[in-house]
Amino acid sequence: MIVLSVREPAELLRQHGLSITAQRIAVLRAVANRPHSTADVLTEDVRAEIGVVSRQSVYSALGILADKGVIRRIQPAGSPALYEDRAGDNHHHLICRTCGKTVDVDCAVGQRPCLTASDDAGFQIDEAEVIYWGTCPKCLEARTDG
Amino acid sequence: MIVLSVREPAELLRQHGLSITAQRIAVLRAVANRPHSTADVLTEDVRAEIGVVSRQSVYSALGILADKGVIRRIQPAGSPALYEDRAGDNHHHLICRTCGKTVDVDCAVGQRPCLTASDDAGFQIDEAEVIYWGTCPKCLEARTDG
DNA sequence: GTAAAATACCTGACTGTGTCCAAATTTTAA
DNA sequence: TTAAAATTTGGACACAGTCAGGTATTTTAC
Repeated sequence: MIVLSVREPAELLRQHGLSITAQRIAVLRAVANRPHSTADVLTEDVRAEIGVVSRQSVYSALGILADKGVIRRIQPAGSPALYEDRAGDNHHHLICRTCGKTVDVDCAVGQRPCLTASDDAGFQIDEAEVIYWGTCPKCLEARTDG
Repeated sequence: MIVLSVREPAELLRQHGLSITAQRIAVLRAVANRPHSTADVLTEDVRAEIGVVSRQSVYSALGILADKGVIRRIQPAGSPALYEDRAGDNHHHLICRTCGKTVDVDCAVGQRPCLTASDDAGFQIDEAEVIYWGTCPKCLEARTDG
């Protein structure tokens, strides 16, 4: 099992005013090792690292980390929530309709982009969530083979 | 109860090769009368119109209508699926984080836009789903009042 | 218009994500 | 070290949506 050093997970937690617990550190590591994973998958990874953890602890850690902006949660249609450690840069996602493969895409417009709708209807917009749906190279190939 | 004539719902069904049933017609009318509604809300509306309908029939009708492109389904994070009759023009949405109010936004770029990611990673993109998150005028006002 | 075939509908049980609660444990501050 | 605060735990629960079958309706062919 590969464990990347996530710029000192404990340090990250402290910076955000969160208590440092083995569970949270393991969750941070799991998200960093396998971005775009579901809570269930991450729970397995966490268990592989620290042995035992409750489902609720993982949900709670993911929830509070997402709230604090340490990680990001995305909820694509027809899929449970996915978590990734790349947060705060408002990047977007490309999802394969066939296999669910998810990859990051930088925003086409610039650094903090996409926050302008053609007509904002008086809303104060704070985030533009963009998901590109399509078919990944592998599934395209499989289709032409069939 | 206001019932708009939805360009002859029966005609719409026929055009898409679907059997014409009272349930489907009522579902189409409900979606047209109250866009951005959940399946539950639409089920109530359908019952108000034709008396009795099963949950599954509404789900099934919504599913097949969305598949055929007659209506559109959106699944915002933290909300059950919403349905709208404006389909096929790839418009986007503006959602209030506080009250959930959802409004349509035309795409800033043009007619069939947004299908270009900065790096498509070899994917064949068929849809760009854009959700602008923010606070609606009413909730902004309520906040400054408090 | 009628009968056969195809399609859709209904009842009821079930699954998968995610949340709520009170008790026990761990972390933090003094 | 000790007490207060925060976190974790286990179990039950809620919600949206799906599956399977038998029955009723619609469509098609005559």
